[in-house]
Amino acid sequence: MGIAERKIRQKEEFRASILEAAWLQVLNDGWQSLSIRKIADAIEYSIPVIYNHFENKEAILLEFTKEGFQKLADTLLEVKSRYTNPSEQLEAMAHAYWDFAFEHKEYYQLMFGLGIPACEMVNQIAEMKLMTSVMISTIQEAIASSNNTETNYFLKYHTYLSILHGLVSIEMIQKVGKPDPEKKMILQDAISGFIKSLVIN
Amino acid sequence: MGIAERKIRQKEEFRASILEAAWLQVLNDGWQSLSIRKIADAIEYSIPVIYNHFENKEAILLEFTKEGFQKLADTLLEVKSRYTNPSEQLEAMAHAYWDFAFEHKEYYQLMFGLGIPACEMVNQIAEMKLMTSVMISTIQEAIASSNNTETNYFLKYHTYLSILHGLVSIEMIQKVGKPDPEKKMILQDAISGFIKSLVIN
DNA sequence: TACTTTTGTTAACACTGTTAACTAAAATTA
DNA sequence: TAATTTTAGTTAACAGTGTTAACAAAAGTA
Repeated sequence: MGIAERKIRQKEEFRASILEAAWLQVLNDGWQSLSIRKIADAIEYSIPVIYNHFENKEAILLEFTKEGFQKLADTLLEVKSRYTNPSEQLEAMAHAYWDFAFEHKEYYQLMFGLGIPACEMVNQIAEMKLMTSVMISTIQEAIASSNNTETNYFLKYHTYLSILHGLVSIEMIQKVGKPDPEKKMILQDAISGFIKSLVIN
Repeated sequence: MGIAERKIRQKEEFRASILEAAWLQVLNDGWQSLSIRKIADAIEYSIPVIYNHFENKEAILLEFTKEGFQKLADTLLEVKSRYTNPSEQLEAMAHAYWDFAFEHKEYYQLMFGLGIPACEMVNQIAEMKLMTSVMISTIQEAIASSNNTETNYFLKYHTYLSILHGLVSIEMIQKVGKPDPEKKMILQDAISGFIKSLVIN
């Protein structure tokens, strides 16, 4: 009797159609405005059916998060396979990582918990310029007292801030409680590497 | 007539009390669960009065974002003033930045748009381990074929990912549309610095 | 055909942000 | 002081959100 199989298949198709409708929503309006009701509307079923296939809204988003990590890992593996030298591999993977993030922005934001109300206007915040100027001036001074005074200070500022923010936010995502004190070693490592490349070059 | 002054003062006090109640909520349950209704409840006024002082909920969060950047800038300035050498300053500022992020977690999350539903369970995602293992294995291979084979690969993996994520998310926060192609230079700069410090040491 | 299980629906609960319409108090003017 | 205007604050609603209990209809089984 293939009835059970058909049922499983139909259930799977239903589940897929929910994800498809949800993903269309995410692509159109961002994951922030995804709603169960809109999904139900899109698949032309009532709201509670969605809860037969997903425990809650978060479970649907989690599905995309998994998909995103899968896709990114596949991409990295593919890119890695095009080189034999590990250094070349790391460099190519870095570019692939960057490209993935912007080609699949919605995935990336879900994967790393990005996207907040206040995000869009962070540029306009005057108070941010204070922080920026402190960092930039210090970097300029470091460059001035270095071997290579031609270094692009703005580029280096951006690198400095990115390293810091990357370390912090990766740590915040992974640990819910207090930061691992060992992780300060990573900060030390990354920053001393940055400073070295800044002043010695 | 001091009436007008008193009114302005009272209005200012009211505004401050809203922010105070809001901040208590944020500290207790995170900025995600801040609600106008709960603020109104805390200050023992009806809901619409809040809209006399803030255009909307986002405006309240923006206030904290500004506060956060102000505090961070102050901290960095103070730390910088303790040193004269720019390299030392950059290093001390980096540590201060890290400390600020975790001592004022709620500020930091608001400032950089962090904190998403799926965040807390990103550890459990099996698919993430694929990405991790690709990166780690490549780094191990790079270390193996380097001068310093004693390098801590896990530390370097964490640094690698943090640099990448930092660059991407800073770019995503600042630009709404497509990424600045010039920013790939920053990626190139940061990554080649990382690889250099990995293989040559 | 009668019974059981699955599937899907309606309607509600408990929340959100936001705003229009109204009332009571305070300040201003005649 | 009395009448009027302005301001402050309220109630009640609108339009959403996620989630679930109670019920009806369809499908499968005996």
